[in-house]
Amino acid sequence: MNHTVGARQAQKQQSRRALLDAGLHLLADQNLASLGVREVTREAGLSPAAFYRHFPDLAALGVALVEESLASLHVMIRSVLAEAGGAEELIDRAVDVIQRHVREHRPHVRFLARERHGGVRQVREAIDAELGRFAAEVGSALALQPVSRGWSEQDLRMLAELYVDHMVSTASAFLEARETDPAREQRIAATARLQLRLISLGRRHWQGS
Amino acid sequence: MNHTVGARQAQKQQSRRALLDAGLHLLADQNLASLGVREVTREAGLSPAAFYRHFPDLAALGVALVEESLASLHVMIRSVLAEAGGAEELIDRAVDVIQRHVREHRPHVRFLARERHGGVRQVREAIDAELGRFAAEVGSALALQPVSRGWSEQDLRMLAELYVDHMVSTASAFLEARETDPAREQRIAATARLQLRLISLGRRHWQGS
DNA sequence: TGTACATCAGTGAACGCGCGTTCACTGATGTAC
DNA sequence: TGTACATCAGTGAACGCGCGTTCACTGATGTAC
Repeated sequence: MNHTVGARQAQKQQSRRALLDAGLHLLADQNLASLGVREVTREAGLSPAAFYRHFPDLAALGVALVEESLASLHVMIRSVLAEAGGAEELIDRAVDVIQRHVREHRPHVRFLARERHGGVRQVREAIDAELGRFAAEVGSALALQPVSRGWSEQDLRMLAELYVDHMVSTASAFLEARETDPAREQRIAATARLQLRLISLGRRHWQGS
Repeated sequence: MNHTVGARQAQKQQSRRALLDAGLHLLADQNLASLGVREVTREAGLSPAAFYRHFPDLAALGVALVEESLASLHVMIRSVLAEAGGAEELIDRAVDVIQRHVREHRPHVRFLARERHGGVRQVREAIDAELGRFAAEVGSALALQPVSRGWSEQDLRMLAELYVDHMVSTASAFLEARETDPAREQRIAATARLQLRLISLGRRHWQGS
């Protein structure tokens, strides 16, 4: 119950950070399942045994990375949902925010894309659960908009999931684009905007299910 | 240039098949990047050295699996595109076909989902290239439908990509559902149908970009 | 403030193990005559 | 059809290597008095 952060605590935090950063860096080119304890500690500048002072195994490090990655994603989504304005501006803003997020948190986004269907169950489930919570949050935000008058719970939920899935697809596309052909980014952004516009149209003409 | 398949050729094919099946089976629980040569040959009932008579390394086996997986997916997509009927019937049929495909080719679908953003570049690129070709094919099919009169190339392409991305998301959801909670399948199918209906609505009211 | 003891993050050596890859080989299948 | 030679998929042993994990330890930091 000691909340003061002494020199010891601070140093431990620093080592933990070094392990997380080393992991994130190495996961740019491989899966969590093929990552090694020695590999991570080597990159972090620690002895292999030091790893066990922080995590019981690599899956635990993975779960910690999921939490980090989704925290920043959460902030991003909130900032889009909080916006006011016409449909067009909202769409432009949303795509911009996704693009910027991928640029600024590339390692985290890549980690999520890679491990969402990866070989480590614990991590997969953590990501899926959190994306589900995002969809719920998006659903609540949608419910407040005038366009959604008369929409059932189910309809709101399916629209929210459509938006979240679209966001994930778009983020993945941005990720791949920057690695293979940076010029493709603008084309992807344009496509995403058109798609959101079409969904927005469908939404305006929706009669309920 | 000898096209006759002697006993020797037949046996070699059988071993190759055994390696591919062993790989696919093992990839249910792990990534390609963490798969081992010895692991695969053990599962296939061959000596470790035998592997090298068929593939230079595991990435090559992965690429072979991509080709297989996408071939069956291609057949599926064509069967949906070839259908005639009203929008509602097409939607029901498309979701049914996806659901059945995931049931019948679970290992292949899981492999694609897992390796699409996985740690093996060769495999990642093979999958992405093929999904791009699918989008092109879907685009051509959409162009023939009366609803698409007056649509630009770019608009058709973005709609095709939206459909392909939606198919991928839906297939992933089915995959996860069967593993954690089989009853969820029906909910996912219902959601997918609603989403396609909404997209279809947006499509009918599209004015061009 | 000073001292004596407790804590615990990080170390370095050690272990046994399974890995990828190579090699010379075997023996069934294929082929030339 | 029979025979002698060629091919080559699959074998089993061998290699050196890096792995995950454990252990008793060290020494800086923290704490009680």
